[in-house]
Amino acid sequence: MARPPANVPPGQVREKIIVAALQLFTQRGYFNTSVPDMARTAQVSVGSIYHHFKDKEDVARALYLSLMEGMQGELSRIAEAQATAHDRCRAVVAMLFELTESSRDAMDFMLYAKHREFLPGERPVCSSQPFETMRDFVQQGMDRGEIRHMDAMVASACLFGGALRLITARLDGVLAEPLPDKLDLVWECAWRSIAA
Amino acid sequence: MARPPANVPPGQVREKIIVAALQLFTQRGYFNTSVPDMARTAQVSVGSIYHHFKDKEDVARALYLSLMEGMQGELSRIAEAQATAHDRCRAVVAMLFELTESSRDAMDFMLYAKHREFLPGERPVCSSQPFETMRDFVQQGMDRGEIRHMDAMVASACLFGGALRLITARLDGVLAEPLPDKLDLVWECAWRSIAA
DNA sequence: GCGATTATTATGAACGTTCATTCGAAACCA
DNA sequence: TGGTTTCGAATGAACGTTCATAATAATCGC
Repeated sequence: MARPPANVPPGQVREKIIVAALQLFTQRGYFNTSVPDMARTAQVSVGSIYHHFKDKEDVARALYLSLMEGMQGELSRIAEAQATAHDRCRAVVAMLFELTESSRDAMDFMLYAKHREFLPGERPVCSSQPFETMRDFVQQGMDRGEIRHMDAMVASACLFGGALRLITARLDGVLAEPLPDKLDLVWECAWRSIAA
Repeated sequence: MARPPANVPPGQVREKIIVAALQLFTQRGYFNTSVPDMARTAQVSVGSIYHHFKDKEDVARALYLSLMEGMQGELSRIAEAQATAHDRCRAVVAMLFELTESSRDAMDFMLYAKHREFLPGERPVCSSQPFETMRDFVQQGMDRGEIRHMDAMVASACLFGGALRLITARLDGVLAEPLPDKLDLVWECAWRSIAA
C-alpha cells in the first residue's frame, strides 16, 4: 500500500495539486485550465497528477468536496457556539464575509463556479449540505417564534440573499470596501425582513 | 450544395444561430458546446456560422448583448410606467419572476452563466447596465425618502438579493412552485428590510 | 424584359492545434 | 529487491477555424 516518503508527508502532493487547481480554476476557469497548467503551477509532473487522481474532473471534485466539508465544519461550530436562530444566522453571515476576504479563491469556487458544467452528477450548490444547514437554522427560528412563519425557502433566500449578493459583488471587484465593514448594516436589513 | 429558401429575410440565419446557441449554452454550457453542435441545432452549416460571426465567442457575445438589451428595455418600460421607487422595484421583481418562468434559458444565461470565462473584456453581470439601473431606482428611492439612507450597493443587494436567490433556486430545480406564487411574500420581506 | 456578370451567402471536408490521458522507464523508499 | 511514486514524451481524439466550391441574389447593359 501507499508508504509516506520520509521527506514528503503523505498527502502533500495531493494538497499541492488541489491548491494549484483552486488558484487556476478561479483565475481562468476550469475549461481554460489544462492539466499541464496544473502540473506547472503545482510544481509536479503531469503523470503525478494522474497517479493521485483519476482524471481532471476528479481533481475538481476533490477540491469541491474538500471546500464543502470545510464550510460544513464552520456551520457545525456555529451551531454549537450559538443558541438562537438570530445569533446563528448572524454568525453565518459574519463567517462568510470574513472567509471571502481571507480565502477569496475558495469562496469564489464554492459560490460562483458553475459546477454543473464540469462536475456532472454533483448537486447544485443551493441544495448542498451547507445550504441545507442554513435553511435548517431558519426553520428552527420559525419553530421557536423568532422568525415569522412562512415558506422556509423564501425566508432563507430573504435572510441570506442580500449578503450573498454582496459577496458576489465583492468577488467581481464591484464592491471596493471589505465586506466585514458592511456586516452590521446588512444584518440589520436582513433580520428586519423576516423577524417576528 | 447551398439551398436556402428563396424568401429568407435578412438576419433570420443569425437569429437561428443565436437561438440554438442560447439553448445549448444553457443546457450544457459554453465549453461543452462545439461549433458543429451549434450548426446541427440551428440547422445551418458550420461555414455559415463563420460567415455571420467572427468566431464562437462572437456568437456568445451577440447573444449576451441582445439579452441585456432586452432586459434594459423592460427596465425602461417600468421606469416610464411607475413613479415611486417602491412601485418600480416591485415591478422589477415581478418582471424577473415572470421572465424566469416564460424564458428560462434567457434568464439562466443572463444571471447564472460565468461570462468572464468565455467573454473576456465584458463587464461582470452585476456592473452591467440593467443592474446599474436597478441601483438607480434604489438611490432615487433614498433621495425621495422612501428608503432609509444607507450605502446604495448594500440597499440594492438587500432589496433584490432575496428575489435573485429564489430565481437561482428555481433555475436549479430546487424550488418546485412557479416564482410568481412567491412574489407577494418575497416583496413584503424585501421592502421591509430597507423601507424608511 | 433578359441574359451576363458580380456579390453575397451556404456548404462541409480538410487542416493544424490543443488537450486529456497513457505508459515505459527512472527514482525513491522500505 | 519489490512496491510506490515521479516523470514527460508520445498518442489519439476533439475542437475551432479555413477555404475551395457552389448555389443564390443583385446589378447591369441593352
